[in-house]
Formats: sequence, C-alpha cells, structure tokens
Amino acid sequence: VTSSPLTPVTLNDVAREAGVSLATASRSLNGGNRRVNDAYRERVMAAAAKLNYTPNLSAQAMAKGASSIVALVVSDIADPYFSSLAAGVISGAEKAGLIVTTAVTHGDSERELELVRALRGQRPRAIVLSGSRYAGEGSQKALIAELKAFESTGGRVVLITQREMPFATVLFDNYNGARSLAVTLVQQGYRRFAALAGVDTLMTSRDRLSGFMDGLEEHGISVDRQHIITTDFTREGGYRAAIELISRDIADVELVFAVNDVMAIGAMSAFRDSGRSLPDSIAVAGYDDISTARDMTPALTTVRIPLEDAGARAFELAFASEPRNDDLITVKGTVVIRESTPHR
Amino acid sequence: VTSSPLTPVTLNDVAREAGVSLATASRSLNGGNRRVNDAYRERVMAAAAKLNYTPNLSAQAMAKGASSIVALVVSDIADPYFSSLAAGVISGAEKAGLIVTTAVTHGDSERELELVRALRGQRPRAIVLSGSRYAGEGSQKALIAELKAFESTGGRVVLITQREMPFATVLFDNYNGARSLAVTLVQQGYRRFAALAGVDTLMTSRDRLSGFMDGLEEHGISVDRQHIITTDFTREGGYRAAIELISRDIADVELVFAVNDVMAIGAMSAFRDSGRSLPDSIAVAGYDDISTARDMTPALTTVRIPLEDAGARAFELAFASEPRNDDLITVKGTVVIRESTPHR
DNA sequence: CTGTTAGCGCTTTCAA
DNA sequence: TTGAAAGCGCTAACAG
Repeated sequence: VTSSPLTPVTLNDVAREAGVSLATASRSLNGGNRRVNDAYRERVMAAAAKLNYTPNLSAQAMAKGASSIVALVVSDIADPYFSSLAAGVISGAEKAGLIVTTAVTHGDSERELELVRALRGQRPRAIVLSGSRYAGEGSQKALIAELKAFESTGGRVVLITQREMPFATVLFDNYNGARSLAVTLVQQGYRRFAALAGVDTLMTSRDRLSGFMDGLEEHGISVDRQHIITTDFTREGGYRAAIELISRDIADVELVFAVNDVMAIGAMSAFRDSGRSLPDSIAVAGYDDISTARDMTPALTTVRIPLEDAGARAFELAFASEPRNDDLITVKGTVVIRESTPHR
Repeated sequence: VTSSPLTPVTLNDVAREAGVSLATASRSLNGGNRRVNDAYRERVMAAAAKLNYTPNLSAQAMAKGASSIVALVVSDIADPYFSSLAAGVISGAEKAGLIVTTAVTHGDSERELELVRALRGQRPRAIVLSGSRYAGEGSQKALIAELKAFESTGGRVVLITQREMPFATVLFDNYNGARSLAVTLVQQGYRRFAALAGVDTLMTSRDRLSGFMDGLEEHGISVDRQHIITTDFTREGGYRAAIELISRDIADVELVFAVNDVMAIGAMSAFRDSGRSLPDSIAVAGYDDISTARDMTPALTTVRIPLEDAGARAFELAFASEPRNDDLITVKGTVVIRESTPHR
C-alpha cells in the first residue's frame, strides 16, 4: 500500500477507493443505524482495511460536538492508592470505548485548577477528580466555578472522596471505617494509642482520625495530644512522624494508627530502624489495604477499600442514565486484622 | 456571566466581545509571535477571561494538523512498575504542555494492537509503549506495521523495554544488572540458588534470568533445573512459584532470585506462610526496587532501576530534536543489598 | 498589524 | 438508500 507520506489516510481517501460518496463511507464506518446497502458497506470496509484507515477523533469530535474522552485528575499516579483508582476508571472507560487522559496535580490546588481548565479544552465527556482536596480552601470556589462551567456545557463531573462539593461523588466511608477499626482494636485488648495524621484540612485524614477517636471514646479511651502527630500524607511523612513520636516518649503507647497504609508502612520502617521489633514492642494499623499491606512483616492491619472498584463506579456515575449532582455512592471499608495488631 | 447553555464559549464569542476579528483573537490568545497590538491583545485577554473561554483542542488540532497529545500504553497501571513509568512520562509531558492519554493492555497483545489503532485516531504526537512485549510473537508484525504507519504520518514511537523493534527505545540493562546482582551475592557467600522467572518469551524476564545465571557461572556455579520455576510476572505468580519450589525440596537452596520485586514479595509471603523465617531459612532477592521493597521485612535486596526517570527520558526521546529510530537509551541498574540477603 | 477567507476531517441535514 | 453541501472551532495563508 502506498500512500502519500506525512498525510494520514482520510475518510475521503476511503470513499474514493471504494467508489462511493463521503457520506456513504461515513455511514458505513460509523453510522450506528445500518442505513446503507450491504454491497457498498462491504466495499467501504474493504477499502478502509486496505488503506489502514483510522478515523480522526478530533474531526469526529468537532463534527458531532462530543469527544470520546474522559479526563482523570489524580494527585500522584505512582501512589498505589491513586493508580488503583485510575485502573478502575480506565477499565470502565475502555469497556465503553472511551479514552482516558490522565493528569497529575501533586497535591497542588493551583495546578489542579489549571489542569481542569486545560482538560476542559478537550471537551471530555466527563472529568473525574480524585485529588486530595482540602477543606475550605480559597481555590475551592474557583474550582467549583470551573467545574460548573464545564457541566453547563454538557460535561459530567465526578469526584472521588471530596465531600461537600456540588457534584456527583464516590465517597469512602472513612469515618465509620476508622471507627470500626478502633472498636475492633479495643476488643483486641488495646488501650493506649497514638495516631499519625495528615493536616486537618485534608478531609480524608480528618474523617479517619475523628472516626478512630470516636470509636475509642465509645470505650472511654482518649488519646494524649502529644501522641497525635500531623505529617505528610506519604510514606516519608509516616516515617518522620514515627521518629518524632519516639522522641516524645511513647513507652506506654501500645498501638499506632496511621491514617493511610503508606504512612503506616513508613512508620513500621522507622520503628524497625530504631531497633523496635514489630509487633511486640508496638502495634501498627493503617487504612486503605493497598496491595503490599498483606506482604508486610508483620502483615498490616488496615481497613480495606475496594479502590479499583471505586474507580469503576466513579466512571459509571459519570455515565449514569439520569445523572444528578446529588448522586452519592458511599463505599464502605472492611476492617482487616492482620499480624501487626495481635491480641493482647 | 450569562452564556447560552450547552454551548461552550468559542473564539468567535471572544472576538465579538472584544470587538476584533476572529484572526486577531486567535493571534492574541495563541499566536506565539506577538504580532498584535497591545491594546487589542489586552481586550482579547479580558474578553476571554470574562467569558471563561477554553480553546477547543480538537479544533486546534484539526486546524494545525497536530494535536497536543501523547499516548501511553502500559500493561497494568495499578502495578507500581508501570505507574512509576507513567508518572515520568506524564511529568515530562505536562512540562511541555502536552496531555497524556493512558491505555491498559493487561498483557494482551491483541488488545495492545487494538489500542494502538484506537489511539492513533487521536493523532497523538507520540505513542509510548511499555507493555510486556513477548519475543517473536505473531502479532509483533502487525504491531510494527501499525506503528510504522503511525510514524509515516509524522508521529513518534518510543518503546520502553521492548528490544529488537525498529523504534527509539529506552532499555533497562537487565542482563548486566542481574549479572552484577549474582556476582555480588556470590561474594556474600551464597552458593546454591533457585530462580523464579516469567515465561521465556518475555524479554525482560529472559534477560534478567540469563544475566543472573551467567553471573553465577563466572564463579563456577550452576542452578539445578528443578530450581528454576516459570510463573506469572505478578505477586501471585511469585507466591505460587515459591509454594511449588518448596514442594520440590529446596533444603539446600540458600537464596531465591525472583526476576522482579512483586514476584519476590509474593515469594516472601509464601515462605513465611509456610513457616519459614526470613532471611534465616532462605534469602530472597528481586529486581526493580519498587518503593515498598525497602519496607519489607527483611528489606528486599534488589536492583534499582530509576523508573520515573526512565519514563521521563522516554518522553524526551519522543521529542528529541533529531529523532532517529535507532535512538537507544540504556538505563543501568544499581545493585541494592538489603537485609533479605545477609552475609553468609 | 488586522481582517477575510479557505480549509482541517468528519457528521448530518436536506434533496434527489 | 445515496450524494451534495453546510458546518463544528480554529489556524494560516493572503490581502489590505
């Protein structure tokens, strides 16, 4: 097959090759409703195959006024939490014949806003946002305005984990998950706790922490302020916080709850590096159940949230037949007790 | 601001609002070379801001015959290996103002081919492919043809890790990395090894295995066939293979080398579940240095490859000023000895 | 420097 | 059913 270089094959080429009109070629290749003579149709298909034709998605998007794109915004695609979510969104989208564009904010809200604007340019069918949105942030208003503008032109917005925004949302029941975890741990005999949390404006962190604390309180247990450390929401943050905790005298602390698994894993390494054996000298629990949690030694007690499934549901929410902005899917967590928190 | 619903603001709207021609509006907003009166320019900017205008990327792509998209194809975005690579590609692309679309093959070559075709429809500037390509596969020809067709229309193709394909490639020096690892382990006193590998047609696996074997051979050590297990390239594969290994009598095996970290981690869990303490009863080494490797207990000995950096370099390769198909970047690995392989 | 105009590739009325 | 033709929103000659 010889085609002129640097110029992709167009539908026109296919039509000419098949000896039919452009319209017929278009209808054969796409026109859902078979409004075209079989003989023609086959000739078109053959020509398309012969020329190795690929429809220009931009042109299609222009002509029909709707793209086949879903935009996904996450904080950090290398983080297993977000990459699992992304896997779910992508698998849903691919099943529906849609393409996913991925952008990364690194937790920066300014950047998030910029990205949403840029992605809007693609005129995606939906934007799925799963950053770590902070409560009551100034830029929140601007983001909402931007997303509202997107919706007003027919786009769909779905949030994962960001509460109190006027859009469809997939929510993890962080409060109750953490609460159940606390209750279970108390039942296991733990009484004295410490906690590693993200900044208080980070909803996910706040909900998990307060759920955990409330669970303890039900059993009359409270946690010393000294034993709650605020740190980055990352492995390194967990590591540093654990070191800090050690320096604050934790002789009587039996268990450290980190608001996510990567922090818990960092903390475990810190404890070990400081010469403490796990789980004997101190127990650790996390949240998320990322895939390596069970491979830790001791295997990490945590709350499992079905991340990939949640990503898939976010996608579905975006394409629900009757979408509403108060759509809210709450995904429950399941307490998973492992060796990092043995019975006392 | 009231704009008609369901119809995004167009450049025309902006031009009208600013009282200038369409061309002037276009030049103000984009036209790299400032060929426009400052007064006009400002009016256009103001109008654009007021109307919250976002350029339609599809339209731009059509008009200039070039999109702002980079397509990325990976086997599994939830796998830390690929998500780190993706993070690198995405960060490079975002710096360059490009958008990344991500597709997932799940290791299926048919699907990979389909995806490449579909992605071609976006007329991306480049396609970055980082699946687990198998050597000498039938579908390889079709894939090459498809990618060549893409190149012939001005697109760039960059492969990560797939050797012997006529495209620019970022290669990991798997053979030598594994060889160094073997030599180092022998120096540490190990003599009797077992290995967990992927199918032999999987290049990455093959190279790592043969490098490791050759490294051992330099020291006159060979590995019993019984002690080389072929399995899936995943955590589960590693787990199953370790169980299988145990059933084959490994009383004399001192160290198990898994061709990647997730397999090694699976194997560690299997050994532990079978009541073997690590690293006393058996040592384990992996490859990749995914982020959780150092958080294992014992911390996992492995070969570090700078995944995110490699992703970024793949992106750069795609936009090299003078791209050539025989461009080849080889990324070296660094042996990282940790507690999973103590001195004997 | 600015405006007019001709497309980019495709879908979709509208006639035939 | 089929074909001709009018756009979709934008850029890039081409004239003024």
